[in-house]
Order: sequence, then C-alpha cells, then structure tokens
Amino acid sequence: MIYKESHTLILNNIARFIDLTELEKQKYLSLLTEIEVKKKEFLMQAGDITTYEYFITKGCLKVYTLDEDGVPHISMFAIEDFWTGDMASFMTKEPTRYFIKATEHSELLGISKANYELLFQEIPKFEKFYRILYQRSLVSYIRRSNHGISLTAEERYIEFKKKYPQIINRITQKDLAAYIGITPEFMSKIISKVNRM
Amino acid sequence: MIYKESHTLILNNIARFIDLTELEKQKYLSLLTEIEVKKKEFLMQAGDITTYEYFITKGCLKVYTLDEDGVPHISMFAIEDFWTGDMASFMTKEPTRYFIKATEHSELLGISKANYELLFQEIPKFEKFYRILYQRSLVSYIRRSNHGISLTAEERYIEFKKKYPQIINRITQKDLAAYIGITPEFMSKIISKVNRM
DNA sequence: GAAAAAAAATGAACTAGTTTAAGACTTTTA
DNA sequence: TAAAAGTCTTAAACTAGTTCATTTTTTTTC
Repeated sequence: MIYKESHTLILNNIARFIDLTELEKQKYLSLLTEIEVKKKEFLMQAGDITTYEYFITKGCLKVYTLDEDGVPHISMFAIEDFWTGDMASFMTKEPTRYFIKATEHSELLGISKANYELLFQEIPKFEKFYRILYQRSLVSYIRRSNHGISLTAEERYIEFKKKYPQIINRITQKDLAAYIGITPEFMSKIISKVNRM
Repeated sequence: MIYKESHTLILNNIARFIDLTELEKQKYLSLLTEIEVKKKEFLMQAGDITTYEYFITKGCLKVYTLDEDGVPHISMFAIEDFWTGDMASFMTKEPTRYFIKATEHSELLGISKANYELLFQEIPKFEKFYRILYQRSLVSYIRRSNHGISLTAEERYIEFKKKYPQIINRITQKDLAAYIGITPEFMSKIISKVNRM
C-alpha cells in the first residue's frame, strides 16, 4: 500500500515503537484530521478547550504562555515529525493556558479526544505506543527542567544548538530568547560571544 | 482479601487509573521486591545500571546529580506514594547519572526491568496504567521546566511550598536550595524574607 | 521596490543571585 | 554528654542577567 507523504511520516513515527497491520494503519489514519495553519496564525489560544493532539507533518510552530506582564515564555518549537498540543487541557478538558502559533506555513494531523479514546479500544497496541512516547518525553523534560535550574543561559544556548541544529536556523533570535528564558538583548550578547569563541 | 499496608498503598495508587481483579492484584504483587534503605544510604549511585523502578511506601529520598564542580542538583524528593528511579537508565540500560539517597529510613517496592516487561504481557492493562502515569508526570515536568526558566527563585520557593507542604518540613534548607537551584545562603535570605511578609 | 514594521546590536545603569568568610545554632556520634 | 560535624545566618564584594534607550539591519507589506 502506498501512502501520501504526511501519512508515511506519521506511520514511520509510530513504527518506532509498535508494529501495525495494513488494516490497523488504515483504521488509524481514518481517525485523523488534516489541519493547515498559515504563518502567524494560531492553532490554539489561551482559554480554548483543546480537544486535539497534533503531529506536525510540515512547518514550524511555537508553543508558549504569557506571564502576568505579558512576556512570552516558549516551552517548545514543534517541527516535522514532532507531536504537540496541551496535554493538560486535552486530558482534563479545562481551558488551556497555552498559545500555539505557526512561525511557518504548517501542516498537521490532529486526533480528537474522542478518537484518541476510541483508538485504545480498537487498537490496544496504542496504549504501548503512547506509554513509550510519554516515557521518552518525560526523560527529556526531566533533563530540561534540571538544566533550566542549574545551567547558565549561555550553557542552555549551547545545549539547544547541539540538540536541535535543525531548528535553530528556522527561528528568530527573539523567540530563542523566550525559549532559553532571557531577554532578547542578552540573547544577542550571548550569540555574538559564542560565535567569537 | 486483606493486604499489608505497603501493598494496600501501591494497589490504591494503581486503582486511580485501572481496575484489577483479585488474581491480577496477587500476580502484580508477586512481581515486586521489598527494599529498605537506611537514612544516608544510597538506593542508586551514578555509574550504576539501574534495573529497577521504585514505589516509596515509607520515608523520604532525594534524587540528584552532581555537576562538574561537584555541586548537587536535586531533581525530586520522593516520599510515600511517589514513584521514582532513573527512567532513562531503566529504559536503555546505560549507566545512570543520578544518585538516590534516603534522607529518612525508607521502605520501597521495586519492580525489575524483566518483571516490568513481563507485566505488560501478563496484564496488558498496565500499559494503560503507565501511559496515564507518564502522561500526568509529563504535564507536571513541562510546567516545572518552564518555571525553572521563567520564575525567580523566590517564586519557585513559594510554588514548592504550596505544592508540597507535606515535604517542605521533612527536608533541610540546604537540600531545598539544591532543588530550587540556588545557594544555601540565598535560600536562607529568601526564607527569612518570605516569612517576614 | 519604497515605506513601514519588526528584529538585532550596543551600551549604561540597575537587580537577582553568587562567592567567600565568619560566627551561632543543631544534630550526630563516640 | 562532650566534641565534632553539619546546618543556618549575616554581610560585603562580585557576576550573570535585566531594563531602558538609541541606532542599524532585515523582513514584510502594499
């Protein structure tokens, strides 16, 4: 069976952890919704009740909150082959505190809460898929939460550059500052210092 | 069926997400190992290959790494009814970078990697249990990694105090500083300032 | 392709958090 | 129960990161 590019991408992502039969693949794909988000448009805004989780097949989005002073704090950049959404809101159906905005024209596959629950009934193997997916995300967030607390901004920048070389050239320095957790001015200083080294 | 206290505690923890039959409960308990760690002793040290994940039934432990300068960074305090371990090492069988040390005499239930895998075969419902457990941990680590980057030390202290009132009185100020990500001296200033307010 | 808007760079004055050092208080151990 | 070891406090001098203001460079829009 030949699938379109976006479907091949998501099936390969899933095949890292579980094997699906052709029938299961087709069933799974039938539960997904295709979504397009134009540059600068929102996939989600604070206050929304987010009933979808997303897989990015093309483009780049930033996931962020605004603090009391209206300053943005970016928690992730999501590009092709990444999963994103607000899991807390997805789980509890409470309004989200996050904004997700496309920094490039983006294409996604979304799964609704209803279909996500259905998925586990129809193809129980997906419990394993999500168990492993969450387990791995957890490992990287535990590390990031320690680094946020124990590394200097310069060290966090160097880490990010090493870990996500495919992202760093697609985002603005200002957004990178909002991810690293510093002002754009200080980000500018760090970058020119690191490049001079 | 009547279970001993530690078994009741772990079964109740699991019952939050999945229902087990009596037979499944007994099967599950048979896969666990009882472990005792005396105050100041280690459950795990950097370099170990950690083939167990743990549930704490009594006591308190601190999970930390040492940086290049030998400064400890605590990533969690684990008390009764918490799960702990080094998931990265448990998953990959690579040596851990963590130390886990009891700050009180502690009692744990451990599950070996082999039994963890066996568990999914024998009682597939456990995929769901771990899927939800990891999903919820993920939500709280995502929040913590953002807070580590965007809040001041004083704000992080106030958050910790609110979120873990049952822990704050059981740990030293020095360990709290290593968790918040500041020096013990600055921790001392913050506490006396916050108490004065 | 010119005008407008946004991003990046630079610098000076400021604040949050560190370092070092010393003394007081508490807990552990012999 | 005394001594030793570890924890907590305070303070002065320092460094990482912020704020605010201005200029230059790049990107977007019509």
